[in-house]
Amino acid sequence: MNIGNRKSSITKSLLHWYKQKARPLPWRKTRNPYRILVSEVMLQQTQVSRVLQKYPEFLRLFPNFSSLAHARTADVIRAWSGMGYNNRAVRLQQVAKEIMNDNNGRLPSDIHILQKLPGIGRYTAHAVACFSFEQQTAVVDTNVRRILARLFPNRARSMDEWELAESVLPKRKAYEWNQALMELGSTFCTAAHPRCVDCPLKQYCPSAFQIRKPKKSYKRKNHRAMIPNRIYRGRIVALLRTMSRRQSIESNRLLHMIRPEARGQNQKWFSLVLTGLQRDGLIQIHSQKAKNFISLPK
DNA sequence: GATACGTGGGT
DNA sequence: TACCCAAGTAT
Repeated sequence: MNIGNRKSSITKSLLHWYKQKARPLPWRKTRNPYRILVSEVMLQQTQVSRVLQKYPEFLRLFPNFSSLAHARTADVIRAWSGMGYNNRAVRLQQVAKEIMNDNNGRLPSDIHILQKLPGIGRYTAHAVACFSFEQQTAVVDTNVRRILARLFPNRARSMDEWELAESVLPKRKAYEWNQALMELGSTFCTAAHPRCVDCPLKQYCPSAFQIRKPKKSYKRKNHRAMIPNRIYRGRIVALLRTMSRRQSIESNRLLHMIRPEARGQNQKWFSLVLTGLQRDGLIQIHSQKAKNFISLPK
C-alpha cells in the first residue's frame, strides 16, 4: 500500500469511527467562541470526566464574556473548585476583560492574536480556531502527539510535530479529524495501556500490539520527600473558597490551618508562597496593624 | 529547556 | 501506601 492510499484509509476509518462512536460532549454541540474557549481552558491537563462535572455550572454562572468579565474574581475562583491549576480561572477572566475592553467583546479568530491572550498557548489557540471558527488547522496535544508517533513513527522522528499534524489533516474535515484523534487518544490509544484490539486503525498502525507496558518502578522514593509549594497553594485557595465574601484570615492563623506542623522558620517561606499567590491574582493581602489579612481577590 | 502550577481517580 | 496520570501555559 502506498503512502497516499494508507493515509486516505486512515482518514476514512477514523472519521467513520468517530461519526459512530463519538461521545456526546457538550462542547461538541456548540461553536460559540466563549463556550469553546471555556471548554478548552478547562481541558488543559484535565480529564474529560472532570470537566463534564464543572462545565455546565460554570456556564450557568458565567454564560458569556461579559458576565465573566464583570464577575468577582473570587466567585470565578470558587466556580473553578475541583478543577486544579487555579491560575487558569484568573487568566480566563483576564481574557474576558481584555476582549470586552479592546475588541468589543468578540474573541479574535486569528491564531496569532489568540495566542497573545493570557492562558492561551499554541494548542488552545489552534483549538479555538478550529472548533469555534471552523478553520482548517491542526491541533497538537498529548493525544495527537502520541497517536501520530505511533501511526507515523518515521516522520514523527524527523519532522516537526505541528508540520506532521498539518500534513495529515484531511481537506475540509479539520474539526472532525482533530476531535477524532483526541477521542481515540483518550479512550483507546492511551499512553500506558492502548486497547489495540478495538482500535479502528489497528490494520494501518505499525505500533499496534507493540506497545510495551512500562515496568512499574519499584525504586523507593524518599519517604519524606519535599512537598511542593503547589500543595500548600491549593490548600490555601481551598480554605479561602469556604469563607464568605467579606471575610479574611490573618496570615499566621492561615499558616497554622494549612501547615499545622509549621515552625518559626517557615515564616519566610510562607510569605513567599503568599506573595506568589498574590502575584498570580489568586489572593488579596490586606495589611493592618502590622498584620496581614488574606482573602480571595474581590 | 527545565520547572512550577491542582486535583481527584486509578493501580 | 505511594506513585502515576490527565485536551498545556508561562517563565
